[in-house]
Amino acid sequence: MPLKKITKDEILRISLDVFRKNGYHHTAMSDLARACNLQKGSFYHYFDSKELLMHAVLQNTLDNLKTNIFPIADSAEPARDRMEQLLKTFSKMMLMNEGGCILGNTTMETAYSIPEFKPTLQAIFDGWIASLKKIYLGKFSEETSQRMAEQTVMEFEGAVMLTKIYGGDRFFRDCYSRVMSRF
Amino acid sequence: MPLKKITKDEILRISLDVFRKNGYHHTAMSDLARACNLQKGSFYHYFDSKELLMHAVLQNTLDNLKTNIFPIADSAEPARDRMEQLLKTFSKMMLMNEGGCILGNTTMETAYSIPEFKPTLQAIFDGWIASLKKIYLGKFSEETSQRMAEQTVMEFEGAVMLTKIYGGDRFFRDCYSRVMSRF
DNA sequence: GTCTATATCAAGATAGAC
DNA sequence: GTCTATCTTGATATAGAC
Repeated sequence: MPLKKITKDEILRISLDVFRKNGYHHTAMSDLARACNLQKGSFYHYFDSKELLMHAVLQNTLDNLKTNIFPIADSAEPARDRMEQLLKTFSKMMLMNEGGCILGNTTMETAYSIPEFKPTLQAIFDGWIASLKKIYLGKFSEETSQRMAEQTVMEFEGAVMLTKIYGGDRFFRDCYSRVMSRF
Repeated sequence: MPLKKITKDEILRISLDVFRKNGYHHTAMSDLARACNLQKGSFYHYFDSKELLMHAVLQNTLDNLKTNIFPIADSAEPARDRMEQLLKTFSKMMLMNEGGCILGNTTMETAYSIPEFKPTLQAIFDGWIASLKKIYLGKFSEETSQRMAEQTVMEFEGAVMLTKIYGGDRFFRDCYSRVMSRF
């Protein structure tokens, strides 16, 4: 009876965890293979290079957000409820994980020196900001909503950073409270 | 006539630039040596390892902040003037540079996976937050000042991140305006 | 599809001449 | 203090057996 074959999707999910904790350059293909219970040589059967794998991880993250998180902004519920749901699901999926945030970490580590990941990273920021803006637009002007959406993104990614240094979850709670106090 | 000998301080200044642009792991000792117009072997005359060099870079950054930036919060000027001066000098020295912010970049890249730099990184965050808090305390309560100081740090580091993706300087200007509007 | 073995190269670091 | 040369390790990636 053969062991269950690993799938590309499982590899993407596991690799996301490893990249988020260790960063892109500090993660070796052997680290990723070990996390998947594969030999290094076997791992290349699924992804031809580390760069292509990371690109797939980021693209997969964007797809998941487009499917499961961003549409929350378009639901028929009141703005306050949509914002609460968006912040909570986004935080759980993207921000409040061991090692921080794949989006923030990868942006800080590679955006300047390695341009390859930038389009996908930007697409994630675009979608996040656009979703927040849609909800703010229920109560605020076009201009104000855009600024508030950007401010919310900046604050939450800053919270990821401070949490890496100080631990706990109070930075996230404070960001959440400040946003919700607007509704 | 021999060429001017390079000093440890010059190496620290140049290495800061290289680390900020390329990150810690993606920077090779040969990159640092080349930036200093030295051969790789010569470079080890000054610093015995990459980790010790990075530690010295961060410690040097902390020393510069303690000497030149943080004391702005203690001056006799009105709170609004102190805040303006602190934000402007801090932004110029730390945030608005090619490659972003050595503090934010290094925190995101290494805080989880490499604990060695954390104490110095935390000391920088501590000093930055404490300085902002001192100024807020002129107008706000203890509790509120602490939260506002943390929020300001989060927003500005978030601005560094968004600037890496979108370019320009409007994220910094928006953060600046939001803080100054409190005075 | 997974394994072992290996090729290739780059990076951290050292040795010793000048 | 700077250089060239070299050691050693670890990382990306490939080859070929099973």
